[in-house]
Amino acid sequence: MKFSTRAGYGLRAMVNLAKNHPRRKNLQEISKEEGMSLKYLEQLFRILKKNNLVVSRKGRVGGYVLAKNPKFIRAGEIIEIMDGPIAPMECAGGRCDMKCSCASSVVWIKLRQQIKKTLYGIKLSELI
Amino acid sequence: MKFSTRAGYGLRAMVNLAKNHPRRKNLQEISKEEGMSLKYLEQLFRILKKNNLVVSRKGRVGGYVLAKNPKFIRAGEIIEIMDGPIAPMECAGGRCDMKCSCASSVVWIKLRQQIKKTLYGIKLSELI
DNA sequence: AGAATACCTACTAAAATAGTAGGATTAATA
DNA sequence: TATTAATCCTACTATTTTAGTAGGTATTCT
Repeated sequence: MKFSTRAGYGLRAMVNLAKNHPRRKNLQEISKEEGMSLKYLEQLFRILKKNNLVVSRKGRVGGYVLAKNPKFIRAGEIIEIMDGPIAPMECAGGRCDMKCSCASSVVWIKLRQQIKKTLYGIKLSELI
Repeated sequence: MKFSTRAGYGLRAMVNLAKNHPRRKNLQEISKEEGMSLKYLEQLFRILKKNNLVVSRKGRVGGYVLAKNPKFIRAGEIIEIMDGPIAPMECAGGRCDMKCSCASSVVWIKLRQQIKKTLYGIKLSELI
């Protein structure tokens, strides 16, 4: 059981931005500070932007800012965006194609609730 | 974020055995009932046996039984055995090789605790 | 002796992951 | 206007993980 490193990097980058909020910051800086490849960061931020977590500015003094105050961004949002929906098992995602009433699906459904509760219970502002 | 299907199958197989406890049951029956390949089940049970969750008997009337009463087997045990240790991110497993004090690791460490708590809070006997 | 069972090793096809590469676009500044 | 520094975009690729399959051996009851 693992979350992708993409989710890890995404979260770290967002925390980094949050520390700087509400000033703009460019990816080269983040890249240096966090020790991640610039090219890879660009990809990650495309995703973050597409999902309205950050706002960008192009050109010479370009860069990124958080789209909202870090008080209103939850760790869960970031992680689900980077990693896909939280669903520890197929059946927990909604439908279980078993004919039998599969007793073990209880485990996955309960677990999913707990993970979401935990992850959406953490604000970005708490991580600064 | 997903657990492997191996963990899912393992759990289902264990629930199946638990329903039968303390009688012995062979893999062909389980295979039919749960709709999983016999050959694959054999592999899974090798792992379960190696980790002392089940006890086997060879030969004509062979089969498997739970090694303990289902009251004393936790969903978490089975899942960690089939899927590897619960560690949603590298850094949550113990060591984080970041020089900086990585603020986001808090998330993974807290999450790990919650997942373990949830999964070890469920007894096999509750799933029958 | 035969049949049914667990046990073991090795292989493989497909999917997901974690990036890299090379360029196009935009906007401030010299 | 030319340069430069930033975001933006598409495509590719090597590696790893996953989810099984295949074929055979060992054991034990009848």
